[in-house]
Amino acid sequence: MREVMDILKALADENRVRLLFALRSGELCVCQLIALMNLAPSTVSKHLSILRSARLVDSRKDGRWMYYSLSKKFRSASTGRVLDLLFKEIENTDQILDDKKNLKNVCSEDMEKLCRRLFGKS
Amino acid sequence: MREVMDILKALADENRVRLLFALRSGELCVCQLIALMNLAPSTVSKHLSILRSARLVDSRKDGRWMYYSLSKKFRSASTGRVLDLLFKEIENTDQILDDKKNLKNVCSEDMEKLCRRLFGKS
DNA sequence: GGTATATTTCGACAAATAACGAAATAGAGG
DNA sequence: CCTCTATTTCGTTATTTGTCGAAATATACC
Repeated sequence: MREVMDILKALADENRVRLLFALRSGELCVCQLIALMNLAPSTVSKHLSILRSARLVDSRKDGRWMYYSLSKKFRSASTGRVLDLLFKEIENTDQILDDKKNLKNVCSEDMEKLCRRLFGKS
Repeated sequence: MREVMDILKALADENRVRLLFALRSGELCVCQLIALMNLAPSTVSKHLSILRSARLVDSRKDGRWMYYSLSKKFRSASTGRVLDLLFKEIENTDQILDDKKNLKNVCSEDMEKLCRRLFGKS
């Protein structure tokens, strides 16, 4: 029950649902997710931590880059199906459509340049 | 998205998940749910209100008795399927097994007597 | 009408959670 | 080693949410 509740609680925040949906299209770097969400880096990091604890996402590090993706192996068989149903429900909502557009731009930008824009000192 | 988030938030509390699972076996009166949950009547009422707002439960009044049941018509097609998957995941967990036992006792008790026991002045 | 009763709403409080900036950590490059 | 940089953790604050008891509401009965 604890594990199921961890998942349900992880899904109870709109920003985290948006993160999951963004990862549906494939692995993304934290900086890309930060750019998409327009939240403080620490906030995005915290949200991703909750998703990781609930085993909804996996992460890998490549140098200074931290990549996140939807889990390949969910904690329970039903989780993938619940996520599919959820994504189906929200894929044509305004917020998600907006995210899709922004994500396309974010992904077309060079990551070094993106980070300079996000974290640069100027 | 608002509606989907209402549902996800409604599911993010363990007591509310337990209430939904209890209603799976059929319509129940608030007093029976109060007896099951061992929470203040006002708390159970508040939880049920959230579930009703999310269109996860329906209610009907019969005199002084207020009955709740799982919705016949969810807001979206996926909701029923998500609930089924959820129930499947938790049906053999300790808390739910305990609830099932307690619910059997609660339902076998005369409701007038139950209320006297719960709300009686003595 | 008055009294009793099942339930909901209200108000208050405690606990949990989302958000931020600062500090810490980890990795890269010279 | 030092400096730079991507990310996470920490500490703080604001907001939201769960819980309770009291008050209000709705229904039944005399």
